[in-house]
Amino acid sequence: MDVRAEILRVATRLFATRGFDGTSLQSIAEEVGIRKPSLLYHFASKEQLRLAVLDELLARWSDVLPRLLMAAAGGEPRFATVMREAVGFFAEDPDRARLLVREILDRPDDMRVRLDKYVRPWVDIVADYIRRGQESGEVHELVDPEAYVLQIINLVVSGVAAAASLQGGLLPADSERGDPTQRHARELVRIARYSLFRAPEEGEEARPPARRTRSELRANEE
Amino acid sequence: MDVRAEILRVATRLFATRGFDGTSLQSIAEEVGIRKPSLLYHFASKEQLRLAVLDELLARWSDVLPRLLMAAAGGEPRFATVMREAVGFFAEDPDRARLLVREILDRPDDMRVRLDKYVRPWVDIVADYIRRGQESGEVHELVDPEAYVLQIINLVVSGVAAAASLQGGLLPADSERGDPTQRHARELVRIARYSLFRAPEEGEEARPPARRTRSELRANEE
DNA sequence: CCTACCGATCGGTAGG
DNA sequence: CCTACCGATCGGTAGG
Repeated sequence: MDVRAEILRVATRLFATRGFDGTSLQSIAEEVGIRKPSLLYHFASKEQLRLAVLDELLARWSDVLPRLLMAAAGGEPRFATVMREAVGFFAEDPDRARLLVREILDRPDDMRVRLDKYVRPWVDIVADYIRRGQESGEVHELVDPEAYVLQIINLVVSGVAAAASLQGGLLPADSERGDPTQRHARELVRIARYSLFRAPEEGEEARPPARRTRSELRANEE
Repeated sequence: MDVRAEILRVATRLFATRGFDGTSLQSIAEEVGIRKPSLLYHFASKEQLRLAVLDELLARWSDVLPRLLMAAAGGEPRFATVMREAVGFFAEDPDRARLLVREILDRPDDMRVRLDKYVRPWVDIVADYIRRGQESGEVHELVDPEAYVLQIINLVVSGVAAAASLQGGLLPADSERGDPTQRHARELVRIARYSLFRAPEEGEEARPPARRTRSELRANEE
């Protein structure tokens, strides 16, 4: 039906999986079910397609990020929830994370401009909340607010990208701690929290996103 | 003189910068100062060249990692030093980090096997030290040892890769906190430490690492 | 380590 | 949205 949208969908997946240079227009057209020149009717060049894919990605990020980061103003009690949402945003469609990482590697100059425009303002806002937390004593004094936020974003995006590619390969299955993806996500949230707050509320971040059993909690507390 | 080594050097840099698919044998040969068929005399195919580049990378990693991780057994007092060395290993030649990240994205199946062989044993060793730290009360109970180590490795490698590409673009210069690279490195070490130890020794990681770190690195290379 | 050359595939265009 | 086709470049080979 909507061929243009379908092209974008397929291109996003292939760019994320094989990279921009590793993906031919031919292979995209094939999967969409059209010929290459037809694809070039919708997008004037491969470069235009790349930009369209990236724009769509960052547009969604821009929808979600503000709400997410504002919620971070809730301080410690809201923290784990916000973090889990952030991880969820990327984990739900890991191509986003893989594409972001690839673009940073492949087109650093383009990406620096984009990140400066889309991400930086929100980094500053969260950094201010952190500074306020430092004044109130809730947050560790030695936290470097901007650097902290960027490190955590990096941790989330790169973590999801790597996990998507490796499919949690390095973490052995552990019946007590849940599947590898859950373990990674949980530990990520815990690291972010313990490195920020002076007195993190114990046990909170051990809760899996959806359902959770007593035995899982107990396993974590051992 | 040693053409083969020169090819490897150039290829490593170009693969890291433009990616494997984005780098032609022609462009490598040009920079080395030979013709393409001459390059193919040293490496039978582009794929062979890729494997050789990767082998060299992981061989050095294997030299450094063990010593590094064993030092982690020193507990909290040794922690910041070990972390700074790890960051230094990648920061000193960011192509290593960029190449690793690229390979994980481009050849996840190959990399899973390699990481399982080269990295996993050391992850297990450090995880055991962490568990001992948990028993002694030095380390937070809720740390998931394996997941923690993998997240920190991810943080170091991805952080250096991103910083190398973006050239610290998102962090503004701040005369009080030092240059962006230093700020990132310092905050990274702080995050790793505060999320691990129950009572991190305040102030330690705030020390400007300029001269100290470099001389430590040099001492390591001997 | 070179010149000369190969088939395959690339992104893109002409023209309908 | 298609068929037909373009020049450029790709990885790789023959032969010296």
